[in-house]
This record gives sequence, structure tokens and C-alpha cells, in this order.
Amino acid sequence: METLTSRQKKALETREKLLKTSLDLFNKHGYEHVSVEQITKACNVSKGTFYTHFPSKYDVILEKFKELDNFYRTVEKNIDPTLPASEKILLVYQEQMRYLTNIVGKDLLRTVYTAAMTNQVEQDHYLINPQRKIFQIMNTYIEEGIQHGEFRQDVSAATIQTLIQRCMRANVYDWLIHSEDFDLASEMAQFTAIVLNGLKNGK
Amino acid sequence: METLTSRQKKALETREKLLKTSLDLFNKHGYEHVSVEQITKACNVSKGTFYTHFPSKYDVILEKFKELDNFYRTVEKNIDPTLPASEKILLVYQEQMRYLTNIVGKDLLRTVYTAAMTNQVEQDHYLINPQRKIFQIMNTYIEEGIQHGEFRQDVSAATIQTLIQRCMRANVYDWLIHSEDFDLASEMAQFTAIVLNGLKNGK
DNA sequence: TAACATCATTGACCGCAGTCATTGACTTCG
DNA sequence: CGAAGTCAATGACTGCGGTCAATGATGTTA
Repeated sequence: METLTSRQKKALETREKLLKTSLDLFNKHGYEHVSVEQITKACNVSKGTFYTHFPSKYDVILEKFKELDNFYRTVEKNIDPTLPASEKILLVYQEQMRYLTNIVGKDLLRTVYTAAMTNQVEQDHYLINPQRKIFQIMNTYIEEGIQHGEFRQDVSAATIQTLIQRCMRANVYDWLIHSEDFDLASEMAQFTAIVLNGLKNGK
Repeated sequence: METLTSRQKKALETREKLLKTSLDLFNKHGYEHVSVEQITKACNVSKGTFYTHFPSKYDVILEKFKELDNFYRTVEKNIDPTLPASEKILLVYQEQMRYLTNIVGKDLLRTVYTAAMTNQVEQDHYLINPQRKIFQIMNTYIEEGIQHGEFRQDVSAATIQTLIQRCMRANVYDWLIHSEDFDLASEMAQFTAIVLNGLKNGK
């Protein structure tokens, strides 16, 4: 199992080359302005080859996008564990929004947010997949906050988790439909702070 | 100006026929499964004709979608003016979500929410256009709430308005990316109530 | 080594959104 | 009325995402 035949190695090379070239071209010209044929020509393979390695043009993006989770692991470590849950949540989101703004960019995110609505295949989309590292981190903080009596008792942990996740998508989506003049990190902070305030105990 | 030449009348007829046929077909088979050629064949016109009347396939949808505003006018009238602002907001949203669920449907809304991200043409999209009747209604309620000291003083009216609108898109978007098992009206009510709670005064 | 099986690769092909030069019926103007 | 202008309508064409039957090089088995 471990060792690959030369054939499989070749195939993997092709795949990697397609992946790298795709992302490079997307970065340079924008997702919509790069055709699959451009990618394959740049790699000296045929169009069909692209589709033996990726189900669609979009899936290349998704692959890259999933790397995000490594980023979150680093963020998690840099957060002071003694802070109240709501502040931790705000901090993680702040880092995430910075990352989305500066590294990922509108173009790729737009693709993901569009595909989430269109590809209603494979159950539910990655965007709401509970497996995502960031959601697991958030959920831990929320559980913590509940145990410390930080949140209202009449809303379940699962509900709070869903709502906090929805905050994220709300602000990202609004960022995507606004033309510039929208600072994702600060909008996110403001909005989430209000939601957290609405969830606070004894007010 | 008032009277149309027979030529213009013919053109308008063609336009209306295309509009009606498009929406009928979209309703019957779903937006994605209806091609422009199908529409034009059903109308006995050429494909090009479609594009003399509509900039794109999507714009047909948008036209229908704008009729929503008439609906909001009716809703507004049925709301008890003595209620507190936050309750009025919840009521309007409740009616809107019912309308979106039962009349408009996921298919058409998905199209609009996708296009809002893609067509970054003509400034900002209809979805965040302040001209929309529903936003004007909401804004009135919010101003009212501020004057009655219902909301925190440290957040401007404009900000509150933006956040309340964002609640709408947040829940609609999440509805669109969930496969069934998502009750838009109740999710919306819950989420918005929490945001309003977070905006409440003296807590 | 020879016959067979696998599977990455190919490129012609499909369906569809959108374009545009051309046409000719209708309108306007002298 | 006739010439000139307008503009709705046309359909061949482009570009692109995605498909699939055929190919043959590589790997497996006898």
C-alpha cells in the first residue's frame, strides 16, 4: 500500500501540477477569468485529464480552502485560556477575518459561498460542516462559557453554536456583496459582540 | 410620449410574453434547468430577441423579485402601530420569511443571492439597496425605537439598520445552504430576537 | 514471456449563456 | 410620397464547463 507504482507517482505529479498551476492562475487573473483549458495547456495535458483529478473547477479551490484549518490551530494556541468565552470567540473571529481578507481574498471566498448554495450534493456543504476545526474550537469556548454561567440558560449549547457560526457567514456574505468600503474584521467584531451581548446572562 | 407606436406595442408584447413564459418555466422546472433557448422557442422568437429585452437570464428573476415590495406595503398596514419597535421588526420579518418560503422559494432566492456576489456591476446590488421598501419600513421602526429609548445610545441608527438587515441575509443564506430541515421563519425570529436583545437599552 | 487487466490520458463533443453584424418592417422627416 | 433613419428581431458564432468512448502505456497474472 505504502509504495506507489511509477504510474501512480506520475499521476500524482500531474495532479499536483494542476493544483499548483490552477491556484497560481486564479491568483493572477481571478477565478472567473481562468478557463480549465488555460490551466491544462499551461500543464501540457489535455482537458480531460483535469477532470480525472478533480470533479470540477471549483473543487480545486475547496482543496486549498480546507488548509484554513491548519491556520486555526495556530490561532487557538495564541489565545489566553483565562479569558471569558465571549472574548475568546471575538479574538478567534478577528484572526479569521484578517486571514480571509489578507490571504484568502474575496475572489476565492465568493466561489466557496456560491458553491455552497449551488452544489447541494453530498449532504451539506463544507461551510456548515461541524467537522471544521474552527467550529470545534468555537464550540469548546461556548461549552466553557455555559459552564461559567456566562450565557443565558434558556438557549441550548447547540443553538448558541449555530448562531455564532451564522454570525460568521452573515458578515462574510455581506463583505462579499459590498464593493470595497467594508472592513470585514471590524464589522464582524461589532456584529458578534452584539449577538454575544444578546446571549449574556442576567440582563 | 404616452402613446406607443404599433412597433413599440409589439415589442412590449414580446417582452411580456418572454417574462411570463420564463417565470412559468422556472417555476415548473427550476431556474437552472431552463435554457434561454427553451424560453425563446416556447415564445416563437429567436434567442437574440431575449437579449434585446433582458440583459441576462438572471434579470428576469430580478424583475419578479422586485414585486416583493408591493407585498411589504400590505404587511406594513397590518401592524399595530402601538407595539414596541423590536416587536414590529420581528413581525415584519416573520411575514417576509413566510413569503419567501411559500411563494418565492429557494430556487429563485438562490439565484438572487448568487448574483449578488457575482454581478458586482452597477454599484451595489439590489439586496443591499437602501431604496427597498422593506428597509425603509425597518428604518422607520428603528428610528422610532431610538426615540423611545428602546435601544442602546452608543450605536447609531444607521448601524442598527445595517445590522438588522444583515440578520435577514444571514438567515436566508443559511436557509439556502441547508438541505431542508431548516425553518426559515423560526430561525429568523430566534436570531433577530437575540440581536435585538443585544441592542436593548439599560441591560 | 505472453496474454490479460488496469487506468491515466486524450480530444472530439455536448449544452448553454451570451454576442453581434445583418436584415427589413415600421416610423419620421422633407 | 419617397428617402432616410430607427430599432426589434435574427441566428450563426464564441467561449466555457463538463462528458465519455477510445487508446495505449504500465502493471499483473499464468
